[in-house]
Parts: sequence; C-alpha cells; structure tokens
Amino acid sequence: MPELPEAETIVQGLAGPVTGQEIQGARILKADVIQGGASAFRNGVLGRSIRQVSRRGKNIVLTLDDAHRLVVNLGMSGRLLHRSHQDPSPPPTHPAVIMELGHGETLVYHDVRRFGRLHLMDAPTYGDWSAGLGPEPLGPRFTAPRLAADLARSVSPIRSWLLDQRRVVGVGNIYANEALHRARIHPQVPASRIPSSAVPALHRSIRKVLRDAIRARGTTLRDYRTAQGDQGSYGTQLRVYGREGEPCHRCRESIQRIVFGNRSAFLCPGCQPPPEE
DNA sequence: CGTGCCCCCTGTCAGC
DNA sequence: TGCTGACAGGGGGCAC
Repeated sequence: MPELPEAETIVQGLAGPVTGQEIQGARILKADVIQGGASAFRNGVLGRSIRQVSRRGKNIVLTLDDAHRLVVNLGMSGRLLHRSHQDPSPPPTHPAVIMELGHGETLVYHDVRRFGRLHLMDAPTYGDWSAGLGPEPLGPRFTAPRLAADLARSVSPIRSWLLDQRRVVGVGNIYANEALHRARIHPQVPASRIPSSAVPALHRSIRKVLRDAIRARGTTLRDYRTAQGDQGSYGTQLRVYGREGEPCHRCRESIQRIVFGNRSAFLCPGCQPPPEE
C-alpha cells in the first residue's frame, strides 16, 4: 500500500508528537508482525526514547536513544497512528502493536492484512540494510544520468524495475504507473530499451508524481491513513491507476488494465505504445 | 546473479 | 441474501 509519499506524510505527522517521548510499554497483540521475535523487540524498545523520526524509501524509521532503529514497513494495509488520551476517534479495529508513551498517549501499529513488519535493528544492521536499497528518488544521488546507466543494465519491464527497491526506493504500483503515463512509456518496455533521450522525462515524472502526492498527503484507496488517522487526497489526481475504461485526460483513449508480474498495470494505449515484437 | 512466479493475510465488491 | 472468485499502495523465498 503505502509508498514514499504515504510514509513521508506519516513521518511529518509523527515527528512532532513522538520525538523525545519514552516508550514506557509495549503490547504485542499480533506477534507475526514483529521481525526477530516479540520478546527481543519488547526488551529492546522498553525504556528507550525516540530521538528522531525519519524515512528510508517506504519505511518509517524511529531512531532510539541507544542508536537502534525501529524500522516500520507498512506492507499493504499498515498504519502507524499517534493517539492521545482524549482522542475522539474510534479505537483502531486491528491493532497489532501498541507502544505506550505516557500521559495516555500511544503509538499504535495497525494492520488488517499483517503484511507489514516492525524490525528493531542495531546501528550496523541498519547501515547494511539501508546500503542494500537504491537511492532516494527525491535525493541528490538520483539523477537522470545515473538512472539511464542503471536502466541500461536490466531487461526487466520498466514497471517491475521501478518496483524493485534495490534499484530505487519508495516507488510502488500507484506511482510507478502514474510516472510511466506522464513519461509516455509503456509499463512492459524492457528497462534497457528505453532510449536515453526518454530517461530525463521519466526521471522528472517520478519526482513530480512523488512530490505532488506528498503535497496531497498521499493516496487513500482504502487502508492508508496519516499518523493522525486522516485520508490522503492524491486519489483525485490519478491519471491512470484504477481508471480502467475511463478516458485518458490527454488523448481521450480508454485507459487499459493489464496484468503482469502478478500485479495490475494501468496505461493509456494512445500515449504509451507497447514495445515492438 | 537476474528474473519471474507464488504466497503470506483479511476484507470488499461484483456477479450469479 | 449468500456464496465464490477476483483483487488490493508490498516484499520474501524459491525455481530456473
């Protein structure tokens, strides 16, 4: 579910409320979301303070005062919610982990499908993990020349390439499809067959879609919520994702849905010609 | 090694 | 109304 814009929005909503707070209690209701064992997790977080809230790709990273990192991957349906004592909103329906912060405040990991994971890492482990991921698409190391060089080394369909977090982080199925439509590239074009002249447009499209989605506080299709439980509004700006049969805003042709790599891809057959042969 | 396919799990919705 | 199957923002594991 949540891609970079959703994770970024959660980080922005969480930083103020939880930075500096001590984790005074940890109730693990669904142990299968904890990577590496529930008791090690509980022992590792109890009594620690949250020093910083940040993000690596789609993952939310809580840096603790002993330099350990609590990495939260939201999977398809995960939410990371800050709740205060007098919170008027109804209590979460599928809490998996509840961390108590004192003053009646809680940090709740909520996940219906439980594809998400909470992983407590020591500093070296975090470094290794992060080093295995691709560049941040909104960061300085993600440049059009680097993208062109990286694309040239893979025969994967470009949509699959964009979803691979070792290549570039943070792009998921919604924003991959949106960026490819803007760049007028068919999702099944092999990465290495994208002409270098087309790479700057793809680079620009990826960054624009992600930035615009952050501004809209993400896309809520069903499960995603901000740290305060609110919905994101980028759904109204989607040009292809979920619009099968509706007209392309550019050329009025009917948006198509195709399936490969076990996932739906959405495209405009007028704007995004299929790869030859 | 790179690539593609299956599966993890629960909920919702369309079609019958 | 209720059943069945398809499908859903992700990613790990495994076969080739």
